[in-house]
Amino acid sequence: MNEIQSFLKALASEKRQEIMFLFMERKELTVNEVAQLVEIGQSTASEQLAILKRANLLLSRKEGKEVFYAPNREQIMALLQQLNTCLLNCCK
Amino acid sequence: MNEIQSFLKALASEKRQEIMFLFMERKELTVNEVAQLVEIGQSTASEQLAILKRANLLLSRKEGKEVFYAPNREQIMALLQQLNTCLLNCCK
DNA sequence: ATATCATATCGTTAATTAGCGATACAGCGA
DNA sequence: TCGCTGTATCGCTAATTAACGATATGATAT
Repeated sequence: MNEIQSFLKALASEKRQEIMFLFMERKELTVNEVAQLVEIGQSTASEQLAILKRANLLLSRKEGKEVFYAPNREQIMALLQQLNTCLLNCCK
Repeated sequence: MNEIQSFLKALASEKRQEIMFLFMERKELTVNEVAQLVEIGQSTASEQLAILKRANLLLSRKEGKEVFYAPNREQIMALLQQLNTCLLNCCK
């Protein structure tokens, strides 16, 4: 699966969109924090965050026993750029 | 479901992406043409085109017994703009 | 070493979706 | 009118996905 496609698939889920929007308020979040904030189980949060990470929308760093997730700003901008190019191409 | 979300969901499918890319070559396509070009059944093509249309990615016009689909350029640009705004917001 | 806490992984279930063939509907020409 | 053609809709099946609880892993503190 190509970059753009996993980007789009990752963003196609309402829960994952909610998760992304959490980062408008907070720079970094742990798995448990995400789970509480969007009201899903811990394992589900872990899985959804993994999907967003695989799609290059999030980065993670481990600190002690916690894992902090944060938006991957550069990749997101790059992917948006790619998407723009793709779509504008098939529209002109 | 909001605009952005149906836009993203519509684009999350590989087949529907393929369909969108057909319009890089041809301005307009009928249901049967799409079905043949991306190698799916007629009913499937009709359904997938309906999804893209509902998400405002395509427009359609009826001419005789045929329906011609074409990209909805303005809406696509507007949606891209919205997506940019959303994502860049949660990244800065 | 053991307990504890945060996260990841596994197995399962329920819900959603893609795709198909069959059928219904609509527009046209004979 | 009756077929014929293109499209849309329906009913179904197979595949994918989200979500959960239970369990495994990994890090820290006692």
